Order: sequence, then C-alpha cells, then structure tokens
Amino acid sequence: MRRTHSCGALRASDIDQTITLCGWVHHRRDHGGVIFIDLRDREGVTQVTFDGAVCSAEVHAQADRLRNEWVIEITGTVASRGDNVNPNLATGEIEVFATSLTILNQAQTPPFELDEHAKVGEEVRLRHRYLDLRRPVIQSRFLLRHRATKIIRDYFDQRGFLDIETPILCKSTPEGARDYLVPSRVHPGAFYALPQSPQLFKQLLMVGGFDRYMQIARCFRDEDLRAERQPEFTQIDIEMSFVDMDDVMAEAEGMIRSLWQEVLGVDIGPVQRMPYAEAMLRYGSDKPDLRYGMEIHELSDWAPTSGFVVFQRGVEDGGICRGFNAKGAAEALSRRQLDFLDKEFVRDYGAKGLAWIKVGNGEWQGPAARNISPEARAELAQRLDVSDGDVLFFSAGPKRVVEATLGAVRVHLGTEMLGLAQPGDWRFLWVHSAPMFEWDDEARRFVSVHHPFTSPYADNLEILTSDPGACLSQSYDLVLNGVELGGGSIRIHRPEVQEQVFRALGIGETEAEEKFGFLLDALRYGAPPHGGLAFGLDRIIMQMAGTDSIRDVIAFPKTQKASDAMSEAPGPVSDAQLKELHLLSTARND
RNA sequence: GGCCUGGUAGCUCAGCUGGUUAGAGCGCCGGCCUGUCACGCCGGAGGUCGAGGGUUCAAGUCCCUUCCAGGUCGCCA
Repeated sequence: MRRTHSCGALRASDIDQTITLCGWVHHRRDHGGVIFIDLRDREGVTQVTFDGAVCSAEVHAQADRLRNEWVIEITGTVASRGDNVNPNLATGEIEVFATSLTILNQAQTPPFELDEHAKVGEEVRLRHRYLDLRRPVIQSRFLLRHRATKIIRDYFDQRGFLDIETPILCKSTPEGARDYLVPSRVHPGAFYALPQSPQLFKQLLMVGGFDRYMQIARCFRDEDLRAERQPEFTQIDIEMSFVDMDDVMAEAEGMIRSLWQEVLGVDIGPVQRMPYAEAMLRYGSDKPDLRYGMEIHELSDWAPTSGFVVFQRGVEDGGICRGFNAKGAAEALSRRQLDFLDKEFVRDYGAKGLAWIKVGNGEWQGPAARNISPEARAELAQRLDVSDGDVLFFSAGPKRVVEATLGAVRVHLGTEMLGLAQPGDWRFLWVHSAPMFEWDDEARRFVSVHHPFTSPYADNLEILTSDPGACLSQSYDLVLNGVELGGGSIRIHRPEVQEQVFRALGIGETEAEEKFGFLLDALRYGAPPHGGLAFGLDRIIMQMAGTDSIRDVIAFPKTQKASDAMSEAPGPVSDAQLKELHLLSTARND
C-alpha cells in the first residue's frame, strides 16, 4: 500500500504521526513561501502544507508546479491547525506538513471546475463523466446506492429469497414496450430481444419450485426518455409462491421500510392503501401525490343544474364534470398564472380549457363564475367547502380527459405554483385493484393495464370474457409522492385462465402458442399459485438522494436521444459485421 | 411524432428596438505573496456567437432549414 490513511481519516488524535496520503489536488493556495494543497479522495479532503521552512527546496519547487486534479502522493507529519481550524472539513483540526512529494500523474486543465460551488451544465458533465464522478456530491449518491442495494439483498436473503440471474438475450414477445433487438449470427434473420423485465423467467422459476426469488435486474425498453426514464434501468425484482396480495405487499413494504430506516433514519409509518378507481376519482391519477390536499370531487350530477353551458354540454355528451378546491390559494395565484393553466397548461392533456373561480369577499370571480346560477353556487359552496380565499377548478368532458387534466393541474399547483410539497415528507401509498384491461382506441382492442400475466380476482372470472372492461386485477403499485416506485400482481397460474386473458387481448390461439407456448406449457405442469413485484431501483435511489433526475443516480446514463455523451454509443459498425449478422441497413448515410 | 426552453470564451451567463472593435465572473497562463482554506494583488491570453441558407447598407440579434441538450404530451404490458 502506498498510503497509510485516506484523505478523510486524520484527526487531532493523529498529531505528530508520520503518514502518507494519495489523492487529487482539489484546490491549491500558493502564498509563495507556503503552499496549501487540499488533497482529495473518496473519503474526504485534507490540507497538505508545503512550508519552505519545513520541506526541502526541491519539494517546495515541485509543489509550486502542482495544478488542480494532478494525482500525487505525499508523506509528512500531522500537525495541529491551532487557531486556524477549518470547521467545514472533517479533517479541519489538522494539516499535514509534507516532507516528500511524488507526482503520480499530471492532469490537463479540466473542461469544467470540480469545485463544489461551480455551476456546471449536465451536458459537459456527462461528456466527461469520469471527472464529474470525482465530485463529492456525486460520489455520495453512489455511496447511497451501494448501501441501499446491500440492505435490499440482506433483507431478502434473511427472508429466504434466492438471488437467481435470468437471461439478457430473450425472445421478443408482443405487448408492452418496444424491444431492443439483437440480431443472431447463427440464425439468419432471427433476433433476440433484451428483457423489458424478467417477468416470464421469474414466473418459470416459481414453476421450477424456487418458491422465493429476488434479483437486482437490468431491464431495457426502447421508448422515448424522461427525467425518470432511461433505456436501460434496474429493477428490484421479486416473486413468491403460495401467496396472496397481502403477502407480497408486506414483503415489499418491509423492504422499503428498512431502506428508509437504515439509510435515511426515517420511519415511514403504516402505508395507506387505495383502490385504483378511488385514486382516479380523488386524485385524477393512478399515482397520487398525497403531500397536499385539493381532492377532486364528482360534479357530474351537479353540472346539468349549474347553468353553465360548458359544464352541461360536457356531461350531456357522455362525459363527466369534476372539480376541486385549492383552499386559500387565491392570493398566491395571479390572473396570469390562472390564464396559463387555462390557455396553455391543460392543452397538453386534451382539454380545451380550465374553468376556474376565485373566491374573495364573498364574490366569485373568473370566466366561469358569472354563468353559474345562485342555487348551483350555494350547492357547490357546500360540496367543495368553499370559503373566502379559495380557488376552484373544474373540467368537463370525456372522463379520461377530465381525470388527466384535473390530476395534472392539481400536481402542478401542489409542486410548482403553490409549493405545498415539502422535502422530507414521504407519503407512500399502495394503489391496488386496477382494471385488467383498458380499451385502446388506436388498436381497437383491449390492452393490459398491468401485463397479460396478471390475475383477475377470482370472483371476476365470469366477466373476463363477457365484460372485460369491468374486470379488476389482483394488482398493486407502490407510489411515493406522485412517483410510481414499482408494482406487481398475483399471476395467473392456470393455463385456461391465461388463455382467456390472451383471447380478451385479441391474441389468437396460434399466436399465443407461438409467442407464449413455453409459459402455457409450464402452467400445465403444475404451476403453484404465485405473485410478485418489481421496483424501479433508480427511482427509489433518486427519491432517497433528493434529486429529480434518474440520470443523477446512474453512473453512466444516456441522453434523451438514448446516446452516451462520452463514448458516443450507439455508433456505426462495419459492413463485414452487418454481413455476418445477415443485416442490410436502410438508413441513409448522408 | 407534437409542443416548449436553451445553444455566445474552457465553465456559468449578459448582450435592449438589427448599428462602432462581442462583455462579466470563475477557470487558465505569467509575476508577487509564510497562514490560507471558493486565499489575495498585478498583468495577460482566450470567440466559426451550434451548423447551413436567406432578408438587409449592416445579423449574436429577424426569417427558414438542420443538429445537439433538457422539459413535457403521445409512448412506456
């Protein structure tokens, strides 16, 4: 070992010791006769002092050459800082008077300052990620991630879960996200798909008798990216045999509880549960953010009597009318902001506008207010608990548009405009019993809300074919502050039920056998009842680290166009490679 | 695929209604400095204003196309 200590280790108790440190030059302060170097490694920063009266002229001259990010090794004596203690450093009580200096490597001037105070754009940081990763704030996130995965593995190990790896080269299956494909050399014209999740394999592990499985698994989805979405991401994947919903939820909740307890020192308390239908009604979302109120109310029965033609027509045309009360928000919301919500914000969600009413001094102001009859107003005041200083929001029209619109406005108010969401406020919620299917207008068929292997409730089996849209699933999603951390379900373990579900999805018998034959076969050979769940590890870490981008907790993330700013992947390959894979590119090379 | 925001020195940004030689802070380079700790002082270098085209006497600024980055809707079983 070259070094005796890390740069975060030395304390007053080490005074007078002769020690050796290695690290990067973090800052240098050259006073002529004395040169101070802040030496940095993963563990911290130590001040190294080159004093002309202590070290040799040669060493002092070498120290004079040092620049930021040079890699050095120093040997010297630990000394008290006396009156010059630096309270911002863990090692601030001491400094090291260097007597020898070895320059292990020089460094070009970095493209950006690694100083903790410097503001640097993400683009440059990602292009030189290896430099960005040296910054203590960044390193602390990966320390956190390491601790978390260790706790997760230990938690499941103690509870009898086996960590088993599943294939990366898989078969492409219909449904779900776009696959990343890998061409086969030995099977001309055939392709592997990278797993969107280990879903089928973990079910087969249950058929294989492993009873309890866990894996921290890499997953791949070729869809457009978001702040909380990457083309490759990591799931905490679990599956259990002979269980019902409560069993899986209890295990998953226990894991989350110990994570928050051991990493953040936070007791998350009991986790609320809410049926999907209730979440959609009260919050306009399948992942409600419970950090603020503003619950949405059904007003479809009130709308026809409201006197306001927009509300009336919305309901007459087969839609709904709902609204909510932003209590006491009148002062915080300017006319300009309300206009933005009405004329810009809600357009993204398919709404033509957003009706709002500002209540002040008993007066109801806003475009919608004058149209509402006094009687309707009185009823509304009672139903939405209206008082002075409130702002009311309404939407009328197709159900999905109204839900999406009010849900989005509510979140925008809570997190942005009114700033009601406080850091350190952890509101966990299980959203369960989602519908099995959802009608897809474009595909003109039902699609799975969860996935095609999700089991309906036993007492919903008879409507599986007669009324698929009304059939509810044994599913559960864990939501934290409006972010879906993960979800799962009890799976179908009887082949005839699985076949019925495929049929409801418009997957014919031939296609089912071709794409999922191995699963159906497996179910026929004595599959145990089973269920499981998968969490998005990156999203969990992101929440714990208090950042708002998944890229912050992935060492080498991709950009929004799914490329690597550093290695510039993906890149072209030679014609010879293509030929070997029986591929011909249709992309133009101009 | 749609919408929105941004791209000016190595970094972070300013640059008005189109008008002289495009600026600041930090960083960098040189000099000075024995108690700093985001050291300080003096001096200096550094620009394809993302790219291409257009309008104009004149474009960082206006228009069109395009590339890149980010946000978001669609999409993400």
